[in-house]
Amino acid sequence: MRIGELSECTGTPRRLLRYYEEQGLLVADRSPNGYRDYDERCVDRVLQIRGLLESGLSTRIIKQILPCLGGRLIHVTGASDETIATLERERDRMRQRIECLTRSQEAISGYLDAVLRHRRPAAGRAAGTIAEPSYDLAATA
Amino acid sequence: MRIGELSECTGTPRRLLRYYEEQGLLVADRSPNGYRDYDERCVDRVLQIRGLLESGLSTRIIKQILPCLGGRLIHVTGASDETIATLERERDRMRQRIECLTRSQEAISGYLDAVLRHRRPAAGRAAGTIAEPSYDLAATA
DNA sequence: TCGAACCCTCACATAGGTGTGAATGTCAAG
DNA sequence: CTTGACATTCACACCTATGTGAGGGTTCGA
Repeated sequence: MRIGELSECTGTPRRLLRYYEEQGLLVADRSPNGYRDYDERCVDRVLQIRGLLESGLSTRIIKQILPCLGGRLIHVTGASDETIATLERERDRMRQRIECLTRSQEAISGYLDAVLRHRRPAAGRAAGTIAEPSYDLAATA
Repeated sequence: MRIGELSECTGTPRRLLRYYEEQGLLVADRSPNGYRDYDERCVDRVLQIRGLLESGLSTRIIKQILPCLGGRLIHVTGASDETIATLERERDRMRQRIECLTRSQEAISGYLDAVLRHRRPAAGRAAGTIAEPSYDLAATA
């Protein structure tokens, strides 16, 4: 699989695939002519990378996370204390992100529900501004 | 509450508080001397903002999301079709992020568990590299 | 054999969030 | 009155992820 195909089937610009490689997130062998040759599993890996980047992780962190979880085998031995600490820290940060996103997502959903209920007043309700329950993002962090 | 206090109790550089204000994410009245005067609820709001930024949302999007969910009251009427579409789109993206983070977080947790189990071989297991179950990040997107 | 479509590397440009500092104003305490 | 802590605005600089294009090779079908 060459870069064009991978690009197309992951919706990722070639430029970025090369960039991810440069950052050590993605590995490709090379055909005799120098073209990158990607393995099937790269598709998922690229999607994973993009998802994590979207979610606010840096390439540096992603690089540290991916190799530990990359293949079918886990290299239990190859994990220094420091790596483990990083993973734990990052796992916790991910939890926080998940919480924050979940709360916000629920708040948005609640708001959208309210708006739609108001527009098609199937289950009637007063118009204009409604109070209570408060779709408040406040207590989130 | 002035900027210094808010900065300290949210762990956010003053610079950023001003930046958030400039981006329309945060509002402060001004004391007669021109100093910003923050309301208690700003603390939560700032934490919310930071959480969302951490999670990959841009200030532009956050600005669009916050006002709809900001106060105790919902302005059901003040939502254009376009705003609603944006909110729906953003809610979906948040869901995706949550899924991606959740999977990765679980994978990391699984990996860490395996490592710790290996280090303190309480429930014995062979050393070195273990196979199966695969703590594989692949199928994530 | 030519052109189109693909690949390569290199390199400069952009945008958003953040760091940092200059030049200045305000206020409380010595 | 001065000093020090805190505030203000303005502006340049940085990093990272990404866009974009130049200059040039490879492959393949017309």
